[in-house]
Amino acid sequence: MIARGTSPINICTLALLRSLHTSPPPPPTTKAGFAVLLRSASSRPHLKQIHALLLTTGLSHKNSLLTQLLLSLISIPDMSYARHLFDDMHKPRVFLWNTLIRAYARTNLPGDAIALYHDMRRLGVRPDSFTFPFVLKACADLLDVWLGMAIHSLVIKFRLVNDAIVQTELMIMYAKLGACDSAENIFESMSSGSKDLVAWNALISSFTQNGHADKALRLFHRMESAGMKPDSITLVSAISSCAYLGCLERGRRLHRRIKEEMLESNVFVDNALLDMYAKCGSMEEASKLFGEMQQRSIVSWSTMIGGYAVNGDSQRALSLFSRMQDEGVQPNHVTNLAVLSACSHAGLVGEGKEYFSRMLDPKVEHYASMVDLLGRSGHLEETYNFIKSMPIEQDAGVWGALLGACTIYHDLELGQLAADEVFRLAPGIPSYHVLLSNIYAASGRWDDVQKVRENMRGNHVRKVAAYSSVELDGEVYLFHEGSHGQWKEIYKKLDEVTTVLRGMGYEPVTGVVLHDVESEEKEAAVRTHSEKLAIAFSLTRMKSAGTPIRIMKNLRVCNDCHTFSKYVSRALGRDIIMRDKNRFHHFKDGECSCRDFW
DNA sequence: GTAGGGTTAG
Repeated sequence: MIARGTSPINICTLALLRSLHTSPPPPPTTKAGFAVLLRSASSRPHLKQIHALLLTTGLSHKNSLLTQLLLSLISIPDMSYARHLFDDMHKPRVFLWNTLIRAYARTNLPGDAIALYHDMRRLGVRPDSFTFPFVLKACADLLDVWLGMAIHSLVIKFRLVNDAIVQTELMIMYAKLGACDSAENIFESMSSGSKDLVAWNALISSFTQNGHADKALRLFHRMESAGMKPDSITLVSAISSCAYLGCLERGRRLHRRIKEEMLESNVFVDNALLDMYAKCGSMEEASKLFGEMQQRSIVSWSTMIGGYAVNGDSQRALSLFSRMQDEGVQPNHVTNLAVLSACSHAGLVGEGKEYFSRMLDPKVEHYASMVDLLGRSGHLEETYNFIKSMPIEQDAGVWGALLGACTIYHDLELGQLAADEVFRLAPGIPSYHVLLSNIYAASGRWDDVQKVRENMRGNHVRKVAAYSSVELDGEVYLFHEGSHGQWKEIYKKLDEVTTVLRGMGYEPVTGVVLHDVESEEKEAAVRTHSEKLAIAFSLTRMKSAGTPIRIMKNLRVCNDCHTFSKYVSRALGRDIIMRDKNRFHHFKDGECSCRDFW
């Protein structure tokens, strides 16, 4: 009698044990008999017994049976036993070497994959076209650019450099190692016969995933001009690029084309579209699509919840989360981050604590999110104690969240402490240096501000240049801080608008700009911040008041630009939707959706 | 008997 709840594997094992020990027929003695047995085996003990049996029958010299056993072990996967078996085999052929290298590369043991490749070479086994895709994947996972280049030279040496799959894998490796130019060069060197859809997709997605969304979209366009029809994977990359750039118009056009031209679509494409709408500040369109979707995954739910959170609609975020649970969908760690983010952006401390306490296995990023939530609410002492009581090791993100809170609440002492920890763990992140500098500046400690700057110079940490962008008629316009002689029209508009706003009570913030983590503390710089230029530009070009002005900013919006935008929305009756590094600001009738809490 | 491309956060 088999107990209720026994898994199929156990049933299998029990059946085998019964056949081995309690009842005839006897164990197989032929190759065919073992093959049958192997096909039904699916657990380590089971396979181990078969191995032992094989050794007693004298059939173990049959490499084909051992190969099948090895393949079964890899599929479990039980790499250490597989390796043990492999080491006992007599002169394994290249197929088996490849299979084992692949298994290591796939089970997140890239170092072992490379080591095995070297073993194979030492024994004089010649690699074939199947070997290198696995080895190259391992190089990419090791993030070892020198090793990658060395393997590339071997690809050339073994005359496999014209193999389309090897070339594709080389592109992916170089892109992952941060050498998108090399990836592009490989693509350009491929023969037109080799440039199939997968090769195009590999380069497009490499650009997308490595922050070159504009190049990805250009390549996508080139691909279509070359007569290739995009499939769902191409579309995911193209839509994600629109999301990254905040190109709502282009994203919408792709969505329309998918419907009208019946392009290949699936839940991945829909999720990418949801994300695109969320990242372009249009939760109305995201919500419409979400309602129409035939199939939803946890990514769909997480994207929507996170989208509402960053767009400042915490109520919808949390009610969607509760609906998700009602439908029996289990949250993952990204969903949980989205939920905490919703609480954080709305200052819902009690709710955040409640959700956090119910999370299974919170990770360091969930702790960082809690630090952000507690810290923003001003309970700095409690926040510090929370960090100290963490059962897992803190990372720079955790201390960085505390540093951010100290900047808001002018806590110099705790801020310095947090900064020390941040710089110990991650010395090279510019925004944290700027935060510390801002704390000092707020206290008038200009000597310390100077020291932070020197420290940055000494460590070759450079501030990220601020910019804003606007999409108009499918074109993206970039604006950088400061003076641009060629933008006369924009400056004229800016002066005109500022005069109107001043008449309504707007006063530029000329002192220390507390939330401004990236700009110089100078009035002139504040006056020509990139977001103001982008707004002025939009006002000159977009005459219809019915369409909101959409601005994307790579860093956080400063206090003065935030106030400025609120005034514009009221004085000129223009809605402004601004995405900054952390969240969205929807300005309407003189108010912001973030309720000045960001 | 083995091979290449995709979504949420960070």
